[in-house]
Amino acid sequence: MRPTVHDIAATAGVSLATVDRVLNGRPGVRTVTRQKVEEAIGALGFTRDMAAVNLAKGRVYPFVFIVPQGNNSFMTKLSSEIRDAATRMRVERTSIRLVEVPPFDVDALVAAMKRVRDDKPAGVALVAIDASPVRAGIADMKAAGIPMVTLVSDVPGAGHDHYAGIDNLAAGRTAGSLMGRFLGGREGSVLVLAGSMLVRDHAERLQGFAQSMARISPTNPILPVLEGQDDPERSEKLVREALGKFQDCIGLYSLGAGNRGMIRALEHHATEKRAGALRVIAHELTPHSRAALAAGMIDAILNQDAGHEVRSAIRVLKAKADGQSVITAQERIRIDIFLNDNLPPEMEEENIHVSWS
Amino acid sequence: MRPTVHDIAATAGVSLATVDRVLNGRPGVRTVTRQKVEEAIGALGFTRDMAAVNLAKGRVYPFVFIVPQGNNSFMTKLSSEIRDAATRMRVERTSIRLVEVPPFDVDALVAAMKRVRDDKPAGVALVAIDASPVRAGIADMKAAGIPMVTLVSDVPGAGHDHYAGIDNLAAGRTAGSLMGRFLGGREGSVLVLAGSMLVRDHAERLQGFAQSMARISPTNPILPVLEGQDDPERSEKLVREALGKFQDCIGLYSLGAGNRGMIRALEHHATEKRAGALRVIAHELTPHSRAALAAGMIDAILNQDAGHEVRSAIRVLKAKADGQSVITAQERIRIDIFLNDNLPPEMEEENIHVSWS
DNA sequence: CTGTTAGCGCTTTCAG
DNA sequence: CTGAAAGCGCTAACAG
Repeated sequence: MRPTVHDIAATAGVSLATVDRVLNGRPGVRTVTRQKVEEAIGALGFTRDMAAVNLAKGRVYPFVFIVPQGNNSFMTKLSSEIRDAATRMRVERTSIRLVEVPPFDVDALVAAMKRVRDDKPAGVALVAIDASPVRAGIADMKAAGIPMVTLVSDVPGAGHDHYAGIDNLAAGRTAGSLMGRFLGGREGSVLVLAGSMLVRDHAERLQGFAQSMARISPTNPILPVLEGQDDPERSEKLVREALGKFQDCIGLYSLGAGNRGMIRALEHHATEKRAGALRVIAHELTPHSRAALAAGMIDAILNQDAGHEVRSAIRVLKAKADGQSVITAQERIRIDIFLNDNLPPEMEEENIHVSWS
Repeated sequence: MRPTVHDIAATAGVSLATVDRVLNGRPGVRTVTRQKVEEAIGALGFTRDMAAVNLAKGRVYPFVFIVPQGNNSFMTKLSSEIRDAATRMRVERTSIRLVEVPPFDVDALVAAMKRVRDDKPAGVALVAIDASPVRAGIADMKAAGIPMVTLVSDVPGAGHDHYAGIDNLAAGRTAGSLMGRFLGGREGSVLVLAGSMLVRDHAERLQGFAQSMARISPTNPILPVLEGQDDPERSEKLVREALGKFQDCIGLYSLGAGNRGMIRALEHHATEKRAGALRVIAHELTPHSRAALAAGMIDAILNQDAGHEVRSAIRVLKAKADGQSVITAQERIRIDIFLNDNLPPEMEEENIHVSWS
C-alpha cells in the first residue's frame, strides 16, 4: 500500500498534526522538525490522497460561469454543456452556477462580475469581451484571490489564469489554407461573412484567413468583409446581394455565427446558378451547418467543441483552486475540421440519467 | 450541504448499515424497508460522495495496458503516454502496469493476456490483433469479470466494453476526400503506401480512401497498393520505384507508419522533378512528418492523439469497474486533421514534476 | 433481516 | 511549538 500520513509520522517520530502542518505549509513548526518530516516524505515517496483531503476538509468548489444569453446555436450549446457538467460534477463536490448576461454588453458583464465576486466563489469562468472594464474586472477578481478562466473568447493582458478556447488566428489561417487548396488555382474572388469586426475572435479569424490566402492563393482577391451581426436575416440578405453583385465569386468563408441565414442564401443561389461552383467554409457545427455539409453545400466546417471547453475550464479552475499544476497538453482546445466524411455521428440529446446507485 | 447517508438513515428511520445495503444493492433487506430508504433518497436528492466511497472501500484500481513493443514513433508515443498517465493517476488510487509484447504476434499477445488475467486486475486495455485467439482471450477476461477495452486497434465481436481509438474507415474517407479536393480535377494517378493489408486499421483506411476517391475524383486511378511493412527502408525503396515508374502520379496517401522512409523518397523525388507536383497525405504526427508538413512536402496529416486514447481508456475502465456509465461524447476519439496552419505548438518533453505538497 | 462499531487518510480543534 | 482526539461520508465486519 501507499504510505500514509501515519507512516510519515512514525518514521519522522512526530505526530499526525505536525505532519499535517508541514504538508500544508502552516506555521508553527521548528525548522529541524520540518526537515525530519520532509525527509520522511521523501524517503517513503509519499503522495497525498486527494480524495481523503477533500473529504476531511469538507471542501467544495463553488464555481460560476458567466456567459452571454444564447441567441445563437453555439451559445445555446455552451450553456447546455455547462448545465450538463454541473449535474455531473455534483458527485465530485463541485457546484456550478450559470449566470447569463446580455450579449456584447460590457456594462452588464462587468456588473455581473461584481455581483459574482461578492459571492466569493472558488473560481470563475467567463466569455470575455475585449474591453478595458472587463480587464479591470478580471484583475479585481484575481486580487480577491479567485481563480479566473476565460472561455471561448479571450481578453489579453487581464492577468487571468487561463484561456479555454481555440486559437482563432490559427483557425483563420487553416480556413484560408483549405480555401486556397480547394479553389485549386481557379480564377475568381472570395467572400467573407463575419459577425462583427468588433469582436476579437472574428477579427483574428479574418486576419489569419487573409494571411493564408495571400500566401497560397494570391490571385484570388478577398472582397470587402460582410458584417452580419450574427443575425440570420441580415446575413442572408448580405450574402444574397453579394453573390448577385460579384458574379465571379467562387469562395465563401463564414467565420461567425448566423449560418442559418447564409445557408438560405446559398440555397437560393444554387437554384439560380449551377450548384458546386462555390467553395464554402464555415465555423461551428450546428444542426444547420451539419445538414449543409452533408448536402455538399458547405465543403468544410471548423469547429470548437463547447463540451471540451467547459470541462477544460472546470479542470483548470479546480487545479488552480487546489494550487496544483495543469496538464498543458490536455487543456489545449483543438480546432476540429469536419468534412462530410468525418462527421461524428449525430447524437440525440442524451438524457443523462444520474443514478444514485 | 448535500444530504449524507446519515440524513437518509434518519428520515427513513433505519440504520446506516441498511442504507448502505440498499445503496449497494446487497441482499438482506425487506422490500418495505428498501422502499422506505429509496423514498428518502429520492426525497432528499441524495448523491453518493465517490471520494468517501473510495476512501472507505480502500479501493484501488490496478489496471494493465498491453501494447506492442515500440518499433515505430507512434507506439513509442503510446507507451510514453501510458507511463505519464500512470504517474499522474497514482494520486487517484489508480495503478497502471505496462506490459509490452512483440508486435503482430498473436501467440505472444494471448499468452500475455493469460498471465495478466491471473493477476485479477480491475481492468485491462490492449492494442488488439484481429484474430480468433485474441477474441477468445478477451471473452475469457470478461468471463473473469474484468473490464476490457481495446486501444488504437480493435477486434470486433469479442464482447469487450469499449474501443478507444479512431474510426479508421472514416479516416480513410476523409483522406480520400481531401485528396480529391486537393487534386482539383487534374489528370493523374494516385499512389497508396500502407504497412500491411493484414492489419485491420490499414485495410479499413484503404477501403474508406477508395470509396471517397471513387465518389469525388473518379478520373484519378488508384495504383496498386504498396506494402511497406511499416519499415522505413522498404517504404523508401517502394515509393522511389513507384514514383519513377508512374510518371503521371500526382497524389500519395501514406496510411501506415514508416513515414520516415517515404519522406526520404519524396526528398529524392523533389530534387529530380519540380516540387509541388505531388499532393501528399499521411497519418500520424511525428517529428518527421511534422517537419515534412511544415516544409510543404506533405499537405495534410491525419492524426490520432495517443494521450487522449490512453486517458479515455482509463476513464472507461474506471467507470466500468465502478459500474458507472460513461459520457459517450467525451470518449469519442477524434480524427485530427493538421495542415501546416493549425499545427499545435511543438512541446519539449515536459518533465512532469509530481510534487507532494 | 437489522443495527453497532470501528475504521479508510487526512484535517482540525483544543489542550499541553 | 507539538500532540491527542474527534470527525468528514461511507463501508465492513460482527452482533443481535
